[in-house]
Amino acid sequence: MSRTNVKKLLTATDLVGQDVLVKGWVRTKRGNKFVSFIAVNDGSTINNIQVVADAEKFPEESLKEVTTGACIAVTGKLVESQGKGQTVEIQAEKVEVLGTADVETYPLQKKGHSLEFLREIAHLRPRTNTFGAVLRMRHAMTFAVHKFFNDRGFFNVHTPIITGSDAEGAGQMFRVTTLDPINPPKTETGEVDYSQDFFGKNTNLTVSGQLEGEVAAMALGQIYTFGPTFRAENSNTSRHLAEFWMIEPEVAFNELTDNMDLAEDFLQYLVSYALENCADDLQFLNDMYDKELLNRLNFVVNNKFERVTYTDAVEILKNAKKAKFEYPVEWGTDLQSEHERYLVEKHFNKPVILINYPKDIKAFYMKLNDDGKTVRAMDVLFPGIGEIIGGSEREESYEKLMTRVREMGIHEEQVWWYLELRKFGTAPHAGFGLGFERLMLFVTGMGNIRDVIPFPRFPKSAEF
RNA sequence: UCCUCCUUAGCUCAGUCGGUUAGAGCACAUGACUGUUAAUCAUGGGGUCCUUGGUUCGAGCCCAAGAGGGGGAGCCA
Repeated sequence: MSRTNVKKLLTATDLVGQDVLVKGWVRTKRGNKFVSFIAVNDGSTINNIQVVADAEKFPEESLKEVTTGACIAVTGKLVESQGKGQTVEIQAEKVEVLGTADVETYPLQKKGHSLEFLREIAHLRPRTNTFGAVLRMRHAMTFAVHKFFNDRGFFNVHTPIITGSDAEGAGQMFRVTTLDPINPPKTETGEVDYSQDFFGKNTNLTVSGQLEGEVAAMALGQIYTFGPTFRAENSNTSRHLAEFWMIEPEVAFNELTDNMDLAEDFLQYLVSYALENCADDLQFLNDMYDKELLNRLNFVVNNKFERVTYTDAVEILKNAKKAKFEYPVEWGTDLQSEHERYLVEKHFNKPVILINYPKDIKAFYMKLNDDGKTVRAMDVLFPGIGEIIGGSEREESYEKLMTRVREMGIHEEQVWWYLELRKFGTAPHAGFGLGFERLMLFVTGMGNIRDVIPFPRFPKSAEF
């Protein structure tokens, strides 16, 4: 007999009355001298199938190894449940223990685990309801990202993970080298001689696929990347990882407004997809962690984002007499977390897209506005998350871009190929980066980014 | 990296003013119960009070340093 997964058993009414085989892990066993109830989960859904084992066929001794965490295979008839709480259950004929789990040492119990504790057993936490829900939703969001772009004629581009440019200035990088760390080759001036390294130059893990993404957009028109990103920042927060996944669309001929439209459509699509396809998992997360989760997701889907210029936002914050800010608000400085939170959670009470930031606090490649002071940047701010998207219209003028490169001390020789895009058939274009785990935070209602990725990487932590 | 809080049973936590034998719930074991729903009830076993050093007649509790963790901030996605 072939295996039927729990999700199908719970929904396929045509299987009632038939013999079925289910394989999965025991969540709980309870009962009395006459009957045992075993809740089995195989990961196909957050819900368990109840296996009923009558003592006539299964004396207590025979079920001794059927403990929380054990892996079992059960054959029996799928029947309508006599008890309340489930519609169907399996009347067991045969229970085989595929893998035992010693009750004294198996760390997961029926209840009461903190997320902090589960982080220490990342190899077992996918077996919990919470992480099962999160990981199923992570898959659903991955799929939805590809579907959104594919349906709109975007092409997925694989940008390199090892890069030779550190020009983007997006943060500290992880060095990639095969040189002997104890005794590396040296130049005549005593510095490490990277010309003898594997790539013949100093290389690092990528901090962004954007520059290469622009190369592809200048040929394929509209592209997106979806890959791992690495930042060696010593960030210890619930919103940062050293290894995370980023989605970066880049579109030829798009201007700032098109960019905002795309970002807003994209986010609303992803949230709708979650609401439509992850109902059981979302309901669990809503009940267990965040009673406002479903309301918040529905709100984001059904309301336009507020679009405000940086200059107007500064005015709003300066006029916010009631709010006491730890840091002063001044035109020309970057907004602090408290300022962003005020705008999103107090003033507008909805997602906000901030645009036209001062050029001095943004990256060199952003398009200069006619005022000469601001650039066509855009940050999408979400409640509880802060910045979920950062993007801009790109500077397409070779002269203006070179001016910015020199002003900001960018290493020209490392990005010559990027600069040449403006020499040969330049075009207006725009794009943005979405932090995938930040999206996951929003859509699951989880509070810590380390709990929305299976194996988090952060300072002093690369176990598992 | 900075600020702040925390670290006591397998897990979650209480522990009064520094005082003699460190507690609870859950988990686990044993028993009871004819359909349970994070089953329930009874009984029982279970401790490097994070580590090191100090103060004290006496430290889970006070002091110092270190380690680990949470929350906030910076950096950003």
